[in-house]
Amino acid sequence: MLAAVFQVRDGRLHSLLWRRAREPFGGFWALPGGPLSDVERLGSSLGRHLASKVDLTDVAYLEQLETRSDVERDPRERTIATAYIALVSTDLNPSVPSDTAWFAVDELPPTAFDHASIIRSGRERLRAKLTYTNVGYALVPGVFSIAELRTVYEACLGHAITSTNLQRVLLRREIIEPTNAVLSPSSSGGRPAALYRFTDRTLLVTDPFAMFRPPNRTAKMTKISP
Amino acid sequence: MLAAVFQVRDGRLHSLLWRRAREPFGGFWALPGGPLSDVERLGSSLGRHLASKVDLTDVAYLEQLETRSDVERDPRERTIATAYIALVSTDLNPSVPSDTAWFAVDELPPTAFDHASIIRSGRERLRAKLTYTNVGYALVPGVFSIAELRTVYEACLGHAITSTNLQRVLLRREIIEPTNAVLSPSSSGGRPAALYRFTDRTLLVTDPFAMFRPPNRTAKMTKISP
DNA sequence: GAGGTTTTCGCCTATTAGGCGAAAACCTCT
DNA sequence: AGAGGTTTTCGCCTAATAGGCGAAAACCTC
Repeated sequence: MLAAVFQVRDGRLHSLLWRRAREPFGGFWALPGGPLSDVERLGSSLGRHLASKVDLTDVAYLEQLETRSDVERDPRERTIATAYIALVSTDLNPSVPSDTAWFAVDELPPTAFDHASIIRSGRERLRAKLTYTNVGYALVPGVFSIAELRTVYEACLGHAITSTNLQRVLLRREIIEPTNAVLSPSSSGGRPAALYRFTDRTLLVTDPFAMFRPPNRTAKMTKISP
Repeated sequence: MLAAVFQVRDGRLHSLLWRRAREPFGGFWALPGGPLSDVERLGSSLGRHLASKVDLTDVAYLEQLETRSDVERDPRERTIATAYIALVSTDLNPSVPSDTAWFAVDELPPTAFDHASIIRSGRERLRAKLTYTNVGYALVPGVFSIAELRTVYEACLGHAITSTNLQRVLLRREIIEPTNAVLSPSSSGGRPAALYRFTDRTLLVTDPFAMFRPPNRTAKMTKISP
């Protein structure tokens, strides 16, 4: 039971890690998580371990990533770990235990087991889902400017995008919608930014390709079954 | 350790099931699989169980799907099952044990545990991957006509598609390429079909959306890290 | 009010998907 | 051999979506 907890901080994608006290990998940094008890279901076990590192109400999205047999541990003992992805909005700053800290995903410290690899895998999943779903809602506050949204998308995707195009595409897909509020123009000078919100804060996917769609249908979002 | 083994037979998507002898769910149909032994890795355990139902050399593609805590079993005992997807080409007819049979995925018999739900989930995954990867290679023989490919895609996607469009899109993406052979025109009368092959028989993904791509890049297939 | 900054909008182009009908290349039957 | 039927393939057009770029809008400070 492991979770890669992602949050965009200062324009870069970060992941939450805690420093292991005990062997194996004492002193290395590991993903939040822990063993599954004998009578527990997957979800409740993850929640229990996650809650010991970060406030669960700060986690806006949770998704199962993959299950691995841990290879670097004691070879006599087989260990299975199921990894999840958890997303935290930029406007939160959860208080975390003293042995726990945020690290930028492209400057990870030495990690225990294959946890660095799990983070890479989770990041790829996040990157893909940002482009064909509305998961973005879990990474930004309820209302936000296009500029804010852009830095979040850029941090996750790892390359520059234009706010013009981001706004157009997301509006056309009806993933975001304008509010009539604007950002109080107190800050840095410049035209006050309009504020937007996500149309729906549950996971929706756009049909990934128009290709092979049944005839007479135009691309729309569809609800995903959990 | 479970596997949803998919094959297109007679133009319909089928899944391999075996009839459970013992309780719980005695007499119900279940996915191939079995318990993980104490010292085993995930992959080898799956291979071992799968081999007892179908020749492993017939499985052209294998991918992890999801892990669930089995809810319908004895509640005192926690059971974790990791499900995989396995794909078999249409030109094969593996011999299977007498307690094992193929069922069309939309006419499943009463299944043990949540196995019907796993098949649905696997089918969704297959459907999605057909549209943005080249997994199709695992479902058809080495060379094939566009008409053959079309029936396979239609069976998996669950709706009609035109061979014209299928051919164009797959050629443009360089997922398939023409061979200079044509189908021996022995069969039903009509122009002999040209034979095609998949350009690459390892998993490649097309960038799911042009959207948010870094500038100056045109959509290309990229290798997926396993 | 001038000059600077940031956001927003409009117009154009590029790329990819989809429809449809004509032509090509085979068959069988007379 | 030719007529008629069948299936595949190709060309041409339209539709939908993504991307670039510059002008205009709406604020700031000086």
